Amino acid sequence: MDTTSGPVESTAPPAESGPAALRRTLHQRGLRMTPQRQLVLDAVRELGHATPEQICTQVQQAAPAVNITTVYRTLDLLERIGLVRHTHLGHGAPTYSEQEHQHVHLVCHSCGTVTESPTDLMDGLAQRLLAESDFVLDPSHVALSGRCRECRDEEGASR
Amino acid sequence: MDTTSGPVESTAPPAESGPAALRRTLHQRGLRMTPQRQLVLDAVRELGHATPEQICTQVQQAAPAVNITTVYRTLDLLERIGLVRHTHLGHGAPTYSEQEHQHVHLVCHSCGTVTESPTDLMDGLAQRLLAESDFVLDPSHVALSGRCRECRDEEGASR
DNA sequence: TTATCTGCAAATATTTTGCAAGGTA
DNA sequence: TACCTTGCAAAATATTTGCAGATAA
Repeated sequence: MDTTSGPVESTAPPAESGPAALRRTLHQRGLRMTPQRQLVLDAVRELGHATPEQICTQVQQAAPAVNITTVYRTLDLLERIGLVRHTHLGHGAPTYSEQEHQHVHLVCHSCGTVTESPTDLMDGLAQRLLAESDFVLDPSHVALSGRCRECRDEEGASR
Repeated sequence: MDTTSGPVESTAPPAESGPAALRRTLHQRGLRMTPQRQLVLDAVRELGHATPEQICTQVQQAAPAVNITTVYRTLDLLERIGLVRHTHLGHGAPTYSEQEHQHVHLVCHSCGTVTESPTDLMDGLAQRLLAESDFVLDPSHVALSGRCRECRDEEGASR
């Protein structure tokens, strides 16, 4: 990790989005604006939730020469400066999305479908955790796992 | 996956544990008892939560020739027959534990510490998910992510 | 005896690192 | 110009697969 080390503080991103905003956010920290960084950020926004691999594919449609290494490094950097975040949906690679894209993920471990729910679903739990365990919950970082209705119905029928 | 495919039903394991119980459970499904399978199951029980790598290391203390491949295949099989389960604690490899070992995992994404809490912590959430989304929550399959008190205090002090 | 299992090697997949060339400010 | 970034190749990690020989039943 060479380009990403050093005192890069993680503060709140600017309210606007777009090329100028990204440039400013980068410059504030002594980082440079590059086409690759804009493309990766655009891809994250367009794809919603995507693995580094998927993001790379998307970016390469506009700029085929961009290397997956750059995608990894850029996602890392964008996360550190607070523009994107990653979520573990269970198996497989983490997925990246916009920082603002906050909600609870429900993953069916039968069919793999990912559903999104508002984060206030976790409010009660978050309060309990804070009170009982002094633990500040990040409700959107990991997915909740279980079984969706479709899979439950199927299983119920076949048993 | 050759030894593990086929119609292996996932029913409840027997109440007792031990070599005889494992043998019986395997034979019920036309599978064979082997020293490796017992060793892997023992390691899972001894280690509590462990990655395939850690389990392999543990097994190899008793039987150095056991290959990591066998550990992966065996964990897969033991999971399919309901004796072990795996949990995603966030980054890194999944960890395996006994099926009975059910609780909610709280992972601090600053320091990585894993805390365990009783699953009834999630009861309210589980009910809401069932009512609102027809989603049957598996409270122990994925960890909850957040920040533990120690890390919050440190961060608060440095800011 | 026979089908299941295992160990080994190799293939995949994912992510990281070193480094020289290229690009931004 | 200075040094941040990128692309490429290679390394490091994690997991899976093919297959021949070993083994349980």
